[in-house]
Amino acid sequence: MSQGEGGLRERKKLQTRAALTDAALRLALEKGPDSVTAEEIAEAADVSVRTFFNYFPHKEYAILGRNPAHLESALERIATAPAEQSPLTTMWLIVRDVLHDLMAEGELSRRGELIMGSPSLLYHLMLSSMDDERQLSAALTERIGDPLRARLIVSAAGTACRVAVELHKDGPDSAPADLVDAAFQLLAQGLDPDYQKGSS
Amino acid sequence: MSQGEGGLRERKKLQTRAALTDAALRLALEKGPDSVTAEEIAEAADVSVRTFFNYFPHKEYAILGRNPAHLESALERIATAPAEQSPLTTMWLIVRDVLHDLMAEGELSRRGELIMGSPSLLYHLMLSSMDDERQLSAALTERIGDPLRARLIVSAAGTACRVAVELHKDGPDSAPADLVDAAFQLLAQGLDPDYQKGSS
DNA sequence: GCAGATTCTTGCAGTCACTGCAAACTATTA
DNA sequence: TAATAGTTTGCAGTGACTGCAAGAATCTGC
Repeated sequence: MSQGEGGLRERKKLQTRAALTDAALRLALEKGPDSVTAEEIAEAADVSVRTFFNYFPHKEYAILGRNPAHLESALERIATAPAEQSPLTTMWLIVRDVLHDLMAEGELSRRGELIMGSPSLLYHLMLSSMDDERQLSAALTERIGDPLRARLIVSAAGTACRVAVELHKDGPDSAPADLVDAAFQLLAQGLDPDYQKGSS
Repeated sequence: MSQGEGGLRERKKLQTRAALTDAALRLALEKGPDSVTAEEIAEAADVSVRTFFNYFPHKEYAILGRNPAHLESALERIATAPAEQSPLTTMWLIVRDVLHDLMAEGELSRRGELIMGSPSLLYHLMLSSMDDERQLSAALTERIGDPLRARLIVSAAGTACRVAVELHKDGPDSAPADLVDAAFQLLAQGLDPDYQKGSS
């Protein structure tokens, strides 16, 4: 019979993955994300470079250390949201919780700054976000029917987060969470009440 | 006295750049964007590989062959838009014209499909778009004052385009231009009239 | 039209990311 | 414990990209 989750093999894999993401984040913070080499990360985690690339398709994925649980729980929540809850509200609740988790781990500041400061990290984050978006959009379309609106809501939610973090970085007057709130408000109520009134 | 724009040197540089982007696009279409090598592109344009990398920071930039004029004209238009024109309308007019130009060049289909089909191209495009976004947001903030709203409008406009193209790719029932129109409508009027009414 | 300053191109050597393959190793299962 | 299936590793190779210094072109003032 298969041991599935509990087996030694499974545990070792998790350990190795954790060791790699930890080492990757630590080294990236120490030396700057673009000057860490895959070799250093592998060495710090005490595995071969080849093994490192068995775990991650790109060096950047290790530094991003994305938590696959986030996407899964988001999909779950979209599917099981109460009928009376409007779709953007669902997205907002999801975003709020993810944000909350990240803050709790103290990661938003450290990792967030790291990511925003490095084009290659940003690029890979967006790469994986766009993949997520596709899945989230599909789930939301399932609920509300309108594919365009579903896709826009999901993408706009992502945009709201990004804009909030960028804005917070530019002038840290307000907390990211407040900025995200405000952004969602704007998206919900409309970005422009006078749209096309002024077009020739 | 400097010859500036008209000199032979300047003309040759433009020629070389054009030869490189042309070769890059042609080869990418022929063999798929991920299997073209920098060496092939350089050879087709009859320059050394080293020279290729003097012109473009990444292989992908040559394939994208972005037109810097588009950004400049957009910035210009934001700055000089009539006072009675609402900001999202301005963005919509800009997007519509860029789209129109691309269609006219017959590039939207060829290059657009190429880009959408290749993760690495897509992300290089987004990376450069994010740079544009920053500049466009700054210009729009200048006009309307509210940085959050300006940033959201610019980012959302970009999102609208991307979503429209993706959706068009999924099921080409409707023209990209119509999808963009619909997306802007939704963004203008609000993605979700019932926002937060259903939150516990 | 020419010498000298400026700018481009090029080859070369080197670093690093990433891949496929096959051998060695280790957990799992019967 | 023996067979099996999954994991790790070294190795060799491809390709992106960079810095450097030499050579070739263009441009400038005269």
